[in-house]
Amino acid sequence: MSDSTKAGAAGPTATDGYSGPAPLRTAAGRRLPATPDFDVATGPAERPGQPTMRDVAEAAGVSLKTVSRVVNLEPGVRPELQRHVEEAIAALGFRRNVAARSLRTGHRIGSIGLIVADLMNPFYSSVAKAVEGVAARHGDVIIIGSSGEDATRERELVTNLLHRPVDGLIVVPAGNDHRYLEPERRMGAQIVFLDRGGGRIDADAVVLENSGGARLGVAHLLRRGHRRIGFVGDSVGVRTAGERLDGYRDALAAAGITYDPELVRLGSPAVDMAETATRQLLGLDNPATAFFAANNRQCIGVLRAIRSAGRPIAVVGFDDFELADLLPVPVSVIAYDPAELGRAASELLFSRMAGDARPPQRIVIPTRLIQRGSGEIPV
Amino acid sequence: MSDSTKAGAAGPTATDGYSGPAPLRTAAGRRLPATPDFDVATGPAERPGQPTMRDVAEAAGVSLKTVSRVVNLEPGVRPELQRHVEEAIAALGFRRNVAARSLRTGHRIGSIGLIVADLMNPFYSSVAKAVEGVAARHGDVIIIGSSGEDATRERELVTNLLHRPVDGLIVVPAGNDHRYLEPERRMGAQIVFLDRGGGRIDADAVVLENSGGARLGVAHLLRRGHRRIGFVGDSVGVRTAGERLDGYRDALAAAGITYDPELVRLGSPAVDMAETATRQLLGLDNPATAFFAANNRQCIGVLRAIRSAGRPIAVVGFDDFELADLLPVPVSVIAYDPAELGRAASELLFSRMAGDARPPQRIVIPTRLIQRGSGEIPV
DNA sequence: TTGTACGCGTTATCAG
DNA sequence: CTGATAACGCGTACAA
Repeated sequence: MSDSTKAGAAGPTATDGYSGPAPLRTAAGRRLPATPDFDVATGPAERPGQPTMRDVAEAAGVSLKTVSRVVNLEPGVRPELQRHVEEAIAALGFRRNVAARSLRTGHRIGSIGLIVADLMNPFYSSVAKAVEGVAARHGDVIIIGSSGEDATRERELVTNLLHRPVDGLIVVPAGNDHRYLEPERRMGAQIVFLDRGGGRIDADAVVLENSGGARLGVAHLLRRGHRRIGFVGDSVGVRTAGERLDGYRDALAAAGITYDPELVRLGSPAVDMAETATRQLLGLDNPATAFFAANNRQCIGVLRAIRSAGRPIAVVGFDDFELADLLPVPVSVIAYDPAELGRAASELLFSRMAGDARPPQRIVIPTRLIQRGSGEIPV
Repeated sequence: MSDSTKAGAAGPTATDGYSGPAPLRTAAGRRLPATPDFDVATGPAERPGQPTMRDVAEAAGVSLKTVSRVVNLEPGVRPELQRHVEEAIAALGFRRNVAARSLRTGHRIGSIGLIVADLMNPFYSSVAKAVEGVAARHGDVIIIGSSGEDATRERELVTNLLHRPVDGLIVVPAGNDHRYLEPERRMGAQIVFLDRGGGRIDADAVVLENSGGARLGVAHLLRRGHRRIGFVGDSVGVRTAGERLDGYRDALAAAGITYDPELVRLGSPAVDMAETATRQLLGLDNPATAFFAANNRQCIGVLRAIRSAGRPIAVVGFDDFELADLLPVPVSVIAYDPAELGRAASELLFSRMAGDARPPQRIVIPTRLIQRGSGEIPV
């Protein structure tokens, strides 16, 4: 195996800024000798190159423009020439280079970007699938990136994608300040936020009915007599967690119960962290008798923790999940259609890209309570 | 809302062939009147346009090439000019257009394609996350498409992506004949198959130890005394299902048990279909006492079906899943690391793109049995 | 009906 | 050190 195999594996991740030189081929100093970077045996994937329209023109014995006409189904080509061109196209396996095309026309390049927090979270994969479906109906493809809830990475990805370019962007915001997008938007970038609104920016957003949903779930537990309800939530700073916590507080207030911060554990984005947080709440002097989990990750964590509690614990989770009804105690949840989030966002985006210039929209996807058993356990 | 909003929503999905004119803007006949397609109020996202290097040059009072030098960190620019250029870049919010760049250099464009069967299946989202991780380490992004196990759609996507262009492609093949890729590969396209090898083509592939894994799982059931083991599998034609069925037959043969086709239900790609199939096997005169589910979809279906069986049924599934250990009877599975599949495939792809010209590789990811209880239920 | 010349935003060559 | 100028693959005026 040639050592050239590892070329390019080194450089740091693409930076922000205006993007330095791509660290694509070899280490920096290597360009000095005029000899090629790769030995002959394993050349740098030396593309015999896609055939170009010029190649086709040559093969068909016509001018470049004639090929262009055939490719673009423009009228006014003698049938005979048309045949020649089509044969040459087939023989050479020619296909138009989309990037070059859109460079010239200024038209859309046919791809939209989607930035989520974590591709593996079923919530985001549902969203991604829906977005991809809408894009496919428009003949577009999607470029996906994961921010991992890191604001810096989000910004890196956003600028990276915008300048490939993509025609539009759907972003699950990780940061809380998106003023950096203002110039991009002025320059025509189309951006729709998903799941959470953008921070300090007036832009399109498709979100869930977070506080209302949480209020519903917590009220359900309250009706069963629970007075010590634990709240296990995402990272502090993830706004959906904050809104769901608001719903929790609202429900408590409506029931005349004093909010006890001791029962609230934000900062548990991962399953194992939520599990730990839950154990702590179960170990309090005056322990929780019920839990509200702020999303599907935390819900799994809560379920893992209460398994060994030795007593039945009521649970309501935000986000439905596939096996919720097959668990020993079927899990009650605040449900909604994640695909609807993705569809709404991408349809709004395509509308924008087609020229829709209405003021920024805020679309709210409704949530509802599904009772399955776990939330019905009384104190 | 302007009617122009729906423009472009009509045309058929991108075709195969050499791609006709993009059905991007309006319905076919509409170009006749020389008037613009959009009313003024909601023009077609008229990009004030990203600033170009030319704009920067003008603003900084230097030549285009000097800007290029600064952007690409080439040496030999007077510090003062460098400052001017950098200020202009910042002021205008300039970023290099990646597509135009790669057009000129012929270098990589920095994106790889990933085609899976269904983004929402946790198996594929794990793979996607791993691929994205490797790509990000190389500064690349991924373009994702779902074939829905449809060979035609797969081919559409493959050609669409290859000619955007992307630098390389990871494909979970839906079809069984990939000779159409030969010309693309001769022209330099780098393609790695994932989960299943390509059909009638000698190309890189990263796959699972399918038959071996299935044999392990079925042998485990046999050791518990089961003689009537149902097999619930994916669509006929999905090769992994076939290989896993081979493992099932091997295990039976090794135990001296005659293969009974009545117990085998392929053609159940979706959860509900697998559930139905399972019910049928439970309703036989001589019913199944245990099940082997060929992947995570079928496993969920089997679990739903046996819930109401009224008697304990042994189950082993191919693919681990998140809640397998929390179910009433924890589910035994044939497990492996889906991320490892994605990592191996993308690393091989990047190696190829860097010039690795070894003969086609076939990488096999090992599988192992995890005993949790469901497979341990005796007859 | 067909072809020429130019431009899209970038990089490379080669003078100055 | 700096800057014209050509070129990448394609589409569009504007001839011919």
